[in-house]
Formats: sequence, C-alpha cells, structure tokens
Amino acid sequence: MALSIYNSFSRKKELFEPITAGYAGMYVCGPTVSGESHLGHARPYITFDIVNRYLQFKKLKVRYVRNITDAGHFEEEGREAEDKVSKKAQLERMEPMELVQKYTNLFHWAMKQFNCIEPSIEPTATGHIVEQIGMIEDIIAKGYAYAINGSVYFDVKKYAANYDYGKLSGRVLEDLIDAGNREVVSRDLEGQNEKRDTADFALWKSAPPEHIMRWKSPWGEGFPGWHIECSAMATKYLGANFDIHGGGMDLLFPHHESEIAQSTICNHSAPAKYWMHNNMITINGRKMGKSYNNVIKLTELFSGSHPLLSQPFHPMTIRFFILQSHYRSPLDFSNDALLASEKAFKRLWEAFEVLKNLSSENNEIASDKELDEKINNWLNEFELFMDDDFSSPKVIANMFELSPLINSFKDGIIPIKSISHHTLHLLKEKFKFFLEDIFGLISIDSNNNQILNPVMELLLDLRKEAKLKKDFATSDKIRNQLTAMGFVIKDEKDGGTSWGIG
RNA sequence: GGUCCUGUGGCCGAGUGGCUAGGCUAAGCUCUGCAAAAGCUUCUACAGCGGUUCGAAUCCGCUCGGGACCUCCA
Repeated sequence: MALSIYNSFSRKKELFEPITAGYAGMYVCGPTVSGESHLGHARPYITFDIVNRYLQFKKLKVRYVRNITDAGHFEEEGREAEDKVSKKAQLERMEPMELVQKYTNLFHWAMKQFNCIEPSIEPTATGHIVEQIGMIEDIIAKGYAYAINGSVYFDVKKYAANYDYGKLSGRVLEDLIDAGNREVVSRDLEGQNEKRDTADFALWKSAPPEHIMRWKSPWGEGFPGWHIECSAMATKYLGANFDIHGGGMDLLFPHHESEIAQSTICNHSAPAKYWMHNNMITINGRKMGKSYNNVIKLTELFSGSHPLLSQPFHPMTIRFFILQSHYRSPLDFSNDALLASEKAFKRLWEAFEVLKNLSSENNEIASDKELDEKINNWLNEFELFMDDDFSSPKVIANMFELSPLINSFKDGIIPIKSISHHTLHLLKEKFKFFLEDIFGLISIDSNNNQILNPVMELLLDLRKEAKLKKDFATSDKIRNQLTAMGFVIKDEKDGGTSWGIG
C-alpha cells in the first residue's frame, strides 16, 4: 500500500511520505518554447502525468506545477551571450512573444493528444521576472552572489565552502573548475571572463543592445539566468519545501544542482524532498536532442512524415510505448518498436472492450479456485507494482497475462463461472481503472462514426445473408473489398460479426 | 580527462541470488466454408573472463562494447 519513489538525491528508493499529510506538491521542469516539441519531450510529461494521476489515486491533493520557459536559455562561458528565442525570432521575422506563443500552443496541443492532465499551475518565466529579481537580491544580500558589468553571478566557491555543492549530481567542485578552465582555453580565448570563477553561474545577464527580450533590474537592463526561474516559481507556488521535483536526467547538472544552491541560500533548505529524473529516449542508441540533429518532432510522429517512419503513429501508441519501459531506463526508439507497441496496444484494448461486455452467472463461488486466485493475484499486483517506483511495465505485463483469459471467457473456451462474480467485477474495475485513469490511455480507433455505422451494418447484414445461402462468392467479395479499404472484419464465435479500422 | 549509468533471445523490453516477466516477429496446431480474429504450443537470452555462494542475468573484480553528464538540451 505504501508508495516508494527512487530519489535521485539519495540514490535510493525511499518511502514516499508527504511533507503535509494529505497533500503533495510537485514541480516539473517544463518545455523551452523556442521550438517544436519532439519525441524526447514526450517522456517526462507522460511520466509525470502518471505520477500526478497516481498520487491522486493515493488520496493526495496534488498541486502540480509545470513551467513554460519562454525567455529562452542563455549561453555563457565566454561565448557571445545570445538569447535563442530572440535569435530565431529574427530569422522567422516574428516577435519573440509571438514565436513563444506559437510553440506554447503547439505544446499544449501535443499534451492534449497524449491525454495528459493539465498541471494545476503553469507559470511562465517572463511572467515572473519580479520574483526572480527579488530572489537574486536576496542572494546578493546574503553574500552569495556578486554583480559585475550589469550581470549577477552565483558564487559557487563560497557556497561550496559552507554547503554540499554537487551532491545531487555527484560532482566535485575542483573537477568543475578544472573542466571550466579547459573549456575556456579550448573554446574561446577572448571571452569576457567577468566571472570570478568558472564554476559560477549566471543569475542575471546584462542584455546586449540587439537583445530583444529585456527587462529593467537593479543591475541594468537584462534577462534572468536559466536556473533562477524554476527556483522562483517553485518557491512562489509550492513554498520553500515541497515534495517532488521532476525532470529529465540531463537536467541534473547544472540545472537542478543550481536550483538547490539558490533555494538553500534563500530558503535555508533544498527545495524538494524527492528528486525524480526520467531517462532519455534514444535513437540508434543516441540521445534524441537538438545538438545531435536526430530529433523526430511530435507533429512528424503523428503524421508519419519523417524518413525513419513507415506510417503515422497515434499519440496513444507513443504513450503506450513509453509506459512499456520503466521511466528510469533508457528507451530506444525505432519504427519497428513503435509498430510493435501499436499492435500490442490494439490487442490489449480489444481485450478491454471484450471484458466490458462479459457478464457473470452471479456465482458466489468460483468453480476453478486456482484460476480465480491467480486472477486476483495479478490484479492485486497492479497497485503493488505502481507502488514500487511506478513500475508500469510490470502492470502491463499482468494485463497481457489477463488478456487471453478474457478472450477465452468470451469464446467459451473457459467457462465464465470458473471465477466468482466478485472476481469478474474486480477484473473489470481494475482493468478499467489502471488503463484509463492511471495510465491515461484512451481508445485509438473511431468506430463510433455516426455515418459509417449504419452503412457497415447494412453491408455486414448482406454478407450474413449470402453466407447463410452459402453464396461465398458474394460474402467474400464484401469482406475482401472492405479489407482493401482498410477495414478489418472478424467473424465471432457466436455467429456475429464485428469490424474495425486498420 | 573526470563523474555516473549500461550491455538480456530475430527485435523491443521487465527482472528484488534459487520457482522460464511481457510484447512484437516467425513456425506449427485448434476453431472456421475460406480467411481474419481468438486460443494453445515452439523458437532453449542473459557481452567475455575470473571470483563469492549449495546456487548468479542478479553480488564482487578485471577486460571489451554502448551511453549520459561535465556546454543549450526532457
């Protein structure tokens, strides 16, 4: 009954105990809306959607905060400071906020396709400049940041002297400084090295004249550093201490490490009790990311317009594909893997539909005690597996154990009275609950077409008549032509006929 | 170079030392007018070497391979 979560901070599975009984606060690093979301982005948002749903199932009132990074991320380390968002905006001849709005809308659309529940609060970085400035002022006042040439940097060395810097990501300060020095030397000799130390990170950056996105601050016009936005917004909406902070593994360092440092100075404690990080989606064994030029955008996935894709893939196929592996394992993408997921999901969903229509004989006692018990065990494990750090693949495996049984009940291969009506009821209830409410999966096909339904009924009726007259030429013609059009015709064991698309 | 993760059958993927996850593909069988669907069965996996153990895919060591982070990145 107790939920355990793998905490990246302790590198152990820990029992989840909410800070305030009955409530859970969760902050998840949201997208940078300077471009279209790709398959890699789908993973954290689907993963934490499941977490959100499951926490609610555990009777917790969840406040789920997921930000929109619409100020762009800024390059540092001696290279010309450049806002990605404003750079791209010039290329596309759009206002920065227009661009940001476009990709925000697209992101929301994609989340809807995936049937992700909206976060409780979705704050934007540009909407919280005041809070960020306030936090920076606080850090300066406490002596852990310094302003220079209109920019403000966090003093990592000083922080590390008094606190444990690098604990989350397993880093040692000296290594960082060494690495930083190497970078500067190899990358850019004439970079304006205004930072006291290479390990320091920016809280506020002075904006060069061509920079479009800029705000007034005590240090001059500029824009906030990357890490401060999450700290400011998380603190504002979840308080100094909240339960879960989530994001992709690639954010461990420097992003989350820096968040911890900032919050520790301002709020005297690390922000989150549990840190959760999902692993990457890889493609040919390599992380999918802009830098590798190997991304498959979500729109391409849904439409099938990509050289690596043989066909369009339904958002639910993607969701199922992601759920079939554990969120902390790397997941390798391929067209074949998606095809396999598509087929598997279809089969599972069909069993679910069959299950809905099963009816028991109201027998209190199962005629096959062993089977009855087996089914109850599989069902009980649904929750046990999810309690064990959200092991969705195991739950799905159990569902696949149950599917042939469900089909056998329907076909009469196994009599329905083998299990008690109570077990059947539980089977229906849990299957539906975990599939729809926890996993957030919805039907993939659109059989409820108002215009098509009567037409299909007519055709199948004609075919049935032909079959009765043993006029197989006619019945096969109807079936074959429908098949050619993309319909699947299934003759059921009970004499009826069902149909589907694809 | 540093830190960390990882290597499972044709493919994708679970695996808490002992009791063959699961899915996809393929083959066979049952059912069926034929097919599809469904059901059943089969395809004998744990990178290599050594160690601990009564017993290891699972723990330890070494070797080889892959990856992530150290720079924007989910």
